[in-house]
This record gives sequence, structure tokens and C-alpha cells, in this order.
Amino acid sequence: MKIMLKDGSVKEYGESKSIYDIALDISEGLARAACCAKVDGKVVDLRTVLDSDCELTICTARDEEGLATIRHTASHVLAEAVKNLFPDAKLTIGPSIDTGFYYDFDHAPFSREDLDALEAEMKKIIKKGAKLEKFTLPRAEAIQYMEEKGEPYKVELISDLPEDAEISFYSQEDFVDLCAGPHLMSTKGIKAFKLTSSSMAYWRGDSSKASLQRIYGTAYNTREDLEAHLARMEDAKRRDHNRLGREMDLFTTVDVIGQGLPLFTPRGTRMIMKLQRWIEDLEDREWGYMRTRTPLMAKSDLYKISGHWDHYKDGMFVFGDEENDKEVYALRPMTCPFQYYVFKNSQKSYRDLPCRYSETSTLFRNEDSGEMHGLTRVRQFTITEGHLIVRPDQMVEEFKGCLALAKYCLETLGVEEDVTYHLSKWDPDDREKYIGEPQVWEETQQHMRDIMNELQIPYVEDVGEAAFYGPKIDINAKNVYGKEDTMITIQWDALLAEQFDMYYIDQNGDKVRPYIIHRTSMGCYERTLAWLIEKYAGLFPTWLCPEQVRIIPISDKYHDYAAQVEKQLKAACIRCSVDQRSEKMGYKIRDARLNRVPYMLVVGAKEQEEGVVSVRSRYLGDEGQKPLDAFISELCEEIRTKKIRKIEVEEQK
RNA sequence: GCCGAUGUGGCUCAAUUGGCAGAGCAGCUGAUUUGUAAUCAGCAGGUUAUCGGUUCGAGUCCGAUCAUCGGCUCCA
Repeated sequence: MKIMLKDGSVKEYGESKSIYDIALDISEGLARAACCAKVDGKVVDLRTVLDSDCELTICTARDEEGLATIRHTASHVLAEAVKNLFPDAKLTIGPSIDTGFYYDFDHAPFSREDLDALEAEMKKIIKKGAKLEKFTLPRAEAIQYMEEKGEPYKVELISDLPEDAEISFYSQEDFVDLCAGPHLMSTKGIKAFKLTSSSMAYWRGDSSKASLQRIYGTAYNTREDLEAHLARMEDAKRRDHNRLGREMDLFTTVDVIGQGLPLFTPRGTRMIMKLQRWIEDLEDREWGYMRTRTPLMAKSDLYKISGHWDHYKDGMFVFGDEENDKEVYALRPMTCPFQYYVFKNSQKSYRDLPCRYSETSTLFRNEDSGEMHGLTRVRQFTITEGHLIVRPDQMVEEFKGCLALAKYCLETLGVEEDVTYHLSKWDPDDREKYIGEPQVWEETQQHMRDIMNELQIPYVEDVGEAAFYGPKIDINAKNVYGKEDTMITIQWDALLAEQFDMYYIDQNGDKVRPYIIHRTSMGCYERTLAWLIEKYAGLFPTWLCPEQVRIIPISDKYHDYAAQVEKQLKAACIRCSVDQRSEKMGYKIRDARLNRVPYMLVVGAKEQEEGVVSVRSRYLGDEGQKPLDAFISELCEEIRTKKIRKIEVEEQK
């Protein structure tokens, strides 16, 4: 039998060798190095292919697939440990995931102490180095086998497998689990793992079914990799906007105000206003948008026309007293219909289109109480929201324009490399959730594919993620913990114009339905700010900093000169302050750095005499003396161009 | 909404078995007048998230509510 290794070399083995020997041999004695194999691009278990004649590639622990195999086996070891320490626990499922693995058990909640005990038990199991062996059973026997073992969830899993599916089990000494594989040859292959947390999960993700306890763990090829991962997690904790944003005095929350209702302090507000003025000016001046200002609430009638009442009522804040014949109102969860009525205010000619409306729009969504998180999931947020009412023949160009504007915003914020593009499609098997004809949906989705391909933007397609009125491009970003959030969305809508009876007059004097693009350029301010905090760990580009310059007089003899410097900076619209406290310079510098002020101007006798400033920046450290005029013009240029300077000095702590 | 954990000055944390609520940092006041990451001293700051219960006595035990965190589910 011939086996191809990752480096392209080929090894040949005779019939007599056992698969374990072969596995050991190809991995040069390390049972963990060869984890699984790939045949025709499909990941398969080494055991199933090593005794057949086919061309295969060995995946080692350094490959994504190999690492997933290690983690999958780790989940089995966890399951064995749980059965050893908590024999009553019932097994369910335990896959590998991006960051490690988990296993769900039907059992009472596990404490951190339980996890520590389980970790110790897992180490024992690994040390013994049991061989993992695979065997299969016919369906009836498999069910009987698991019934005898008292594992009802496994019985259910087996019963739900397709008729022709192979029903395989893996054993490691006395512990046996239903599993499709692949797995390591031996538990010894798990060299570095840690149980990270436990939480609750539903059986098959269904909240009406049994609640299970999920134990999360992570496993890596080497101890160094594991430690690097844990260090990344520590770093993530430090960057976490929900912690850092509060620490930096950008926002806060108050119990009596409520969940998902953050308050922005003057520093946070300054950042948001900076973003808002930039984006409004950009849209209006360079992209031909017209600003609207529309109500934050409306009668329920409006949402009935738009379809939101049927599709989204639970997500709205509704008030009023229908039973006593009083009007029922709702706070707006989106801006669409309001801007449609701005469009409908006057009759439009084909020459008036495209009509690009934009609004800095505050929205209200009644998210479930468990959903709120920092600034990324809130009940009230403000989005730079726009609707483009266009002729069908303008749709593709305008859609491209929206994508270009979004990309420009991402580039300016320095985050364009951190996003992924998603084509969010409807779900043909869940027609209830959507309006419109299947054919329209498929055609529109194809248009969007064409646009993305033409612009050469890589994207993935997600089924069932569309809006109820049309498919969309979602631009997602990962937070510090790797969890994705939608930052920007651009939606194609060929349906709602009908609901609102919108039209324009074409060359022939006929009424024609326009198309609509729902879009945002920069997303909502709350989420974008959260993203920026995490991206820059609070060290924002200068133009966004709530405080750009801290003036540090060496002693109070120089307060007058410091005040002069401050006056000139303020005249140039630079956000600055003077630290007048009677502290030593070192103390003031430390304080300014902890406040993440990008520039410090030290002023004393020398500076006062010569009319200069001593510049200390976060980028280069001590930059030496500069004439004040020169400093101001350089800084203004940096702010005007929204430059992102590279930090070249080590951050001390 | 569901499961779990958590909640003590602005922040980080302490308080033995239920027995006087305490420290560091930040803040304020005074002294110090400082040359590139912490000068010294003093002061002030609390209904221990809220409400109720058990108890001679509750930060600590019990219940409810609110909020925060980790997940699940959801995200037009």
C-alpha cells in the first residue's frame, strides 16, 4: 500500500503491518503526529483507509484536520472522565470546534472544582494511553447495545441515522462511544489540553427539549501552542470593549435605566460625534445622499403595511391600549417605511432617481433579556441608515456604490482586513419567513453573486439569513473572542415598493415600481465603537481620540505658557487639556499614557523661552523639541487625513 | 426567554463558623515646584445591587426582583 505524506514523499507498506504500526511509523514514533487522512479532499479515519488501496494524504497535528481530530478525541477522553467521576451522567454529543471541543452531558451543573477534577482524571486516562479501536454494529444491535448501557440520547441518535449509514463506535479500554470518527490511534496523542468552562445547552439546540450541561475545552498540538492560545485569551480579556470601554470612561450602564441601554459619557460621546460628523459629511458631499429626519415611533398601521407587524412584532416596543380603542404605537425598529413616505411626498420622475436618503437614525429593538452584551447587542442604537430608491436599471450600479462606500469606511477606520463578506440568502424550505416569489429570490441572489464576483470580493453564502423582503450582503467582523457580529449590511429589495405603492413616472409617462436598497455605510455607532476599542485596544487613531493632546507643565511656573499652548491648539480644533496638578512630570506622563492620550507636550523653561514644545507620542516615545506651529500643522494634517500612525515603541506597563 | 455563575466606596479586592465593614489605586486638602511611567502627609468616600424573610445579631443563611458575565436560542 502506498501512502503520500504532506511533503509529497511516498511510503510503501506490506500487508503484514498492522494499521497501528503503520500509523506509528509514518508519524515517526509519535502516535499523535498522524491524526487522520484525506482521500479526495475528504477527511477520513486512518483505520478505515490504511488497509485499503487508495491514494491518501496523511494529516498531522500541524494541520487543521489533524488538530480537529486531536480535539475530537479529547472530547471522548472528557466523556470517559465524566463517566468515571459522575457515573449518572448521560452522554449526548461531543464535537471539535474552532477553538477546541465540547461535550454535552445530561447531568447537574458542573462547578470549576468539578472541571479541575475532570482535568486530573483526563490526564490519568491520557497517561494510560489506551488504544482507540473502531467497530461497527447493525442498527438493531447498536440500539440494544446503547440501551443496555443506559444511554437514551445515543439510542435516539442511532434511531435518527439514515438507513444506509454505517453505525460506528470507538472504544478506549472500557469506555465506548457512538461516533463517526475520525480519532487518534491512542489517547496518548493528546499532549496539551485544558477545560475552559461549562454552561448549559439544549438537547439538539431545541429549547423545548432537555437542558444539558456543556463542558468546553481546548486542545493543541503542543504545550506552547496551548499557552499561546491561553495568552491570546488573556489579551482578549484586556481588549474586551465591555471592560476597556468602561475603564476608559467611554460608556456605562445603570441598573435602574435598564438592560441594553448604555449611557455614553462625554469622552465616548466625543468619539461618536466625530464618527457621525465624518460619515454624514462624506455621504452628503461625496456620495449624493440627502439627509432625512423622521419620527422615532409610529402607529401600528405603518408596520402592518411594511409587514413588520406580522414578521417582527415580538421584537418591537409596542405601547398603547388597543382594547379601549386607543391607538397602538411602536418605537421604530428600522427606518425603511419612514423614508419611503419621504419619497412618496412628491411625485417622482425617472430623472429624479436614484433618490439616496440617509439618516442618523436611532432604532429600538426589544431583544431577549439574555441577549444584551456591552455595546454590541443593545436595545437602543443609532445607525447611519439609508435607503436608495432606484430604477431597476440603476440597481446594480447603485448596489456597487454602496459596497464601495462601505469599503471606504472600513479602510478609513483601518479595519478592512478584519471583515468577511456574506451573501445572506433566503431559505426555500422556510417560505413562511419571507415574502415574494421564489423565482424573484433566486434571480436577485444571482445578481448579487455577479456583483461580488465582478468586484472580486471573496464571500460566503449563508442560507436562511436574508431579510424577509430580500437577500443582503452582510459585512461581519470578529470580536476579540472570535465571535462574529454584523457591522454593515446592504440589502436588495424588489418587494417593499409594492407594499407601499411607490412609483415613479418613466419616459412614456407610465407608473413604474422602483427598487430599493437598504444599506448602512458604517453600521451602528455602538457596535462600531466596540469594534474600534477592541481593534486598537483603546489606542485609537488620533482623529478619533477623545483627548488628543495632554499639555504637561513641569511646574506651576509654566502654567501661563501651557495655557498659551492650549489656546493655540484649541484654535486649531485640537482636543487637549493642561495637567495643572502639582505633581512630578513622570507622574503626569504616566497618567496621560494610562488615559491613552496619543500626544504629550512637556513645557518648561526651555520651551517657554524658545516658543517650542517637547513632544512625547505613543508612537515614537520622546520625539524631542518642535516649534509649536510645526507641531500643530503636522498634527492637523494627521487628523485631517485620518492617518493611522504605527506604534513603534514598546507599550510599558 | 432558558440554564448557570456573580454582585462589598469611582476601580481592584479583603472581611475566620453568622459577631465592630477594611486596604491599595483613583478623588479632595495641605506641603513640595519637580525634565520623560507613580513625592510626602492628611481627609473624605458605604443603607454591602434592591426588597422581603430567618436570627439576640446578616456582607455572610433563605426567597423574590434588578443588573453583569458565560453559554443556549434569537438577531427583520
